[in-house]
Amino acid sequence: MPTKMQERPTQSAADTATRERILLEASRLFRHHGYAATTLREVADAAGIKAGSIYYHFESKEQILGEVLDKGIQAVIVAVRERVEALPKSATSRAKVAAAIEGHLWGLLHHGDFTSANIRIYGQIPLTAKNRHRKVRREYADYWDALLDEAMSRGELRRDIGATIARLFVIGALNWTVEWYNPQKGSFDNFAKQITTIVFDGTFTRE
Amino acid sequence: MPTKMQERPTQSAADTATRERILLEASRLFRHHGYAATTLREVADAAGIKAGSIYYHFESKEQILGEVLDKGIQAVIVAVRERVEALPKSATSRAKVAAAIEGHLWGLLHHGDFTSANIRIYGQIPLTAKNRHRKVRREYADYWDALLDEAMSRGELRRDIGATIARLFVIGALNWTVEWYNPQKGSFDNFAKQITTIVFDGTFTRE
DNA sequence: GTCTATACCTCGATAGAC
DNA sequence: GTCTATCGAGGTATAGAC
Repeated sequence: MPTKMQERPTQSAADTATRERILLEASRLFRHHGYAATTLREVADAAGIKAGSIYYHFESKEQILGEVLDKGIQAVIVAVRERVEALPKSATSRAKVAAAIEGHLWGLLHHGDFTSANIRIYGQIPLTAKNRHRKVRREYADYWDALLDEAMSRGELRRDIGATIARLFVIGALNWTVEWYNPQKGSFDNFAKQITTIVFDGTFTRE
Repeated sequence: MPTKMQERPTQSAADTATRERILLEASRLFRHHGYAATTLREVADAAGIKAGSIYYHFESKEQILGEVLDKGIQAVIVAVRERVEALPKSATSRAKVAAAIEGHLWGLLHHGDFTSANIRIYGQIPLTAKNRHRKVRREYADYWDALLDEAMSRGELRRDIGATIARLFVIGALNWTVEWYNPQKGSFDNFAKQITTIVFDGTFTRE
């Protein structure tokens, strides 16, 4: 899916490449230094152009931020829906949530800087940018709530904890993996499997 | 415990009050806008003084950052040690880890901006500041590793997940609660209890 | 499309009056 | 101990040549 092209109907491949490179480097710098601390001079430098040239592709720094955030959350949403919807409707909640966990982790950990930047800087960006992304975040949370509510009503989710607290805890824990996941220490599949085990059954043997 | 007083042997109460107010407001602003995005003019404004006056109390912006980070992590470390060391050495690992979880959450959630700022901005601060805090963070991680290694050797920790991955997942999940914990939705004790249940036994009923 | 040059602003930090 | 005033550096964004 191409990014919004408003004015130019015929955009050359080179244009798009530069535009994407700017977004890629911006996400990397936002992730590691924060939004405000990242200068457009740094972004331009990393993308191999001069600062002024950025404004041919973007209207402002905040527009770059907006597209970086979009790419991050869309990567996760797409990966989750894909896996959950591949299951038959009759699948157990355990299977559906396992698919959602694997999708969430995959989306997070395979679009590195876009997703990590999203998680790290969301609490710190200008209010105008936040408001623009509140809706899609709310929808994603609702999607999880529906999954967990179903699990609850089927008696698969423990009844001594709330569905909301479970959702917040689980998504939070998954999100934080971007801070410590190391792909060199074992395969992604094994990683996702261990995380799923912890989420479902905990870390301790039952008393 | 008073903060470091280097030059002045007799520091008035008013001095200390202003100094603390600067740190308090700085932590709040760092948390919500990030370190780089927060200006000393904003901090001074919030503390009820003028920007130039900050330099009577601190040498630089980075020194303020250092003290904010210190306060955050120390609050957590003290709360955890207190609770764990109050238990008899013979206590089960489950009891010890439960105490550590409650302490970690307590430290996090009752020193609001200092701990939240620490968690949020640590990945984005200048390298010099990071290096100064790496040691104490490492020591805290080692403390948890020792707790979990003991649990593993006693057969209380599940053997199909690694102790390191368990530690990273659990601490990460706990840290993220600062982003969503709402003290108006139930007591802290009940909250800590639910989190502990999830960490120990998971969110789903066993198959 | 990318460049150079630069306008205008705000930053952290300092100097010296009070 | 806090103020006012200000320095030099570096920020986003713009204008116009190429």
